[in-house]
Amino acid sequence: MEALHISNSLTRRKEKFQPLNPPFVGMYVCGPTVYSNVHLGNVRTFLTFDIVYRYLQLLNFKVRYVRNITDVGHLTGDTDDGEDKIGKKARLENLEPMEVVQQYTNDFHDVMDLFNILRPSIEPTATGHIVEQIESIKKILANGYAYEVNGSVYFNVRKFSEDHPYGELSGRKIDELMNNTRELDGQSEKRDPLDFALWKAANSSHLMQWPSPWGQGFPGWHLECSVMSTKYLGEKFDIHGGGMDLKFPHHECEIAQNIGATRCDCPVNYWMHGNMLTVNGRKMAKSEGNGFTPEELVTGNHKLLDKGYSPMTVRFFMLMGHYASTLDFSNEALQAAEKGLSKLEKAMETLSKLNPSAGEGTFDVESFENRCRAAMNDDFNTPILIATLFEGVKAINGAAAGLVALRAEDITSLQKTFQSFLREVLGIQSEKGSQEKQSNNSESEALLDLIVTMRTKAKANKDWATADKIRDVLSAYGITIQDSKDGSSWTRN
RNA sequence: GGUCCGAUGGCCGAGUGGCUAGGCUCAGCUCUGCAAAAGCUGCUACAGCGGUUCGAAUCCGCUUCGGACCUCCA
Repeated sequence: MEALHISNSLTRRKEKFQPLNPPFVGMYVCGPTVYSNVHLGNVRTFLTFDIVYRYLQLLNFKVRYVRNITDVGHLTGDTDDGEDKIGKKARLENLEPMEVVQQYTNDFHDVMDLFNILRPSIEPTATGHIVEQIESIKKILANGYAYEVNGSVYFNVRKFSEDHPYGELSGRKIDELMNNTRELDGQSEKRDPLDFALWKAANSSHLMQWPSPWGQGFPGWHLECSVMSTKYLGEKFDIHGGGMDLKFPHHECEIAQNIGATRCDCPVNYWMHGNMLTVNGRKMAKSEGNGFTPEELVTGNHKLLDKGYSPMTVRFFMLMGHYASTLDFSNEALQAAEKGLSKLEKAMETLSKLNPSAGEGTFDVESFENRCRAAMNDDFNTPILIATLFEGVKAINGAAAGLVALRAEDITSLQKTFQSFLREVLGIQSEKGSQEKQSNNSESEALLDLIVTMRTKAKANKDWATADKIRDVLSAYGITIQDSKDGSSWTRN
């Protein structure tokens, strides 16, 4: 595709991307609730929007990327007597709620760094925007779409739906929702089961609470995203993202609140939803007990893991599937990703050492670059991009084997394309570099060079026993010796 | 129960009316002292049954199976 197209959850169509205010793009993504460690499923969603962010930047858009931290403890259930998650954790671990928040925010950041997921432009917190949330509730009340009961304020969904469509994003019909709403205890304050809280009154034992015109309490879960996206991106902005599981009710409520507060007809132009990471066909979730932490993944210390996988292997694995499809986790798939990635990295190295050939080139690098771009333009299709990059790998290896001719400018151009698409867009870093920094120094390098030279001598003397012994011993230390016509070389695994 | 989505070769995964990705695995070959790497070749799939069409994995219908959401969830 010649221009970027995005699958819009709101219209259920693939649409040409047209920012409201080019070259500026506003993107809001629902971030984590920081009351526990993030698992791999969470990582997938943030990775999806990392790719969006990176690619928009490659297209020279000036992106303001806002991703929130939910640090208000929302209730564990939809009942008035439910305990809030952060408060619960704080009580159990005998910590201040904000200590819990800090701890898991730090963890979240560490995990994002581990997977090379870029920081957003603004990372606002719910607790930092209590004032704005209260102001927003006032507006919604003034517009007649909310009501107060005993110090709590609820959004009036039925009233709202009389004036505006409700349920467009998630494809719900308000009457169907009515029929399927389960009877829950403690909802007596709501006039209608579909209504949701904008502000909840808190009793004195509730740890996180703030004063408001309606008394002591805390904001409803959906409100912070409406308020913070409006504050930093405006009443109308380009892209809103999040996990598929947030579509309903969270995003539906967000839309209603935005419209309810600002009377803007359509707050977001493009809604994007990342699909779930599954394990044995089931959604990875804490409640299923099938989630891994990044640490378990890297060390392989989990009953579902055969071995550990590097962060870049995991990143690459996730990008081998399209963000809008479910992706099933398996050891086999991870291993395939590991090998594929290593092939790609090796080709990058080969490329840097390639001797240019004179005369005509036999690989169309311009078309290659265009196909990489076209893949991403088609709704960020990373699997197609990866498949295309492997065509480049084939050309590079072919050139090394003397079957493909690459001129000096072809090599430069290929390097540029790999740099742009593999490193900058897919965000795949070379893991070798970081390892070498830790375990390598000029001394060991000199020693290894010496050993390889000695082995070459042994080979020249047809002393295979010595040559093989050297290779075996080095192999045990994770160093691979490769022989070719031009001589021997060593690499760390 | 309601709403929606999916079912692709040994595995993972794109594609979505004709040209039938890619990675991994497996087998054979080339290269090599042997390996490794790389290259070449082979393995031709679209859940089932009907229908539309000159032509369908791709559109329509039904069936079977799986999943997500409907409650906090990325």
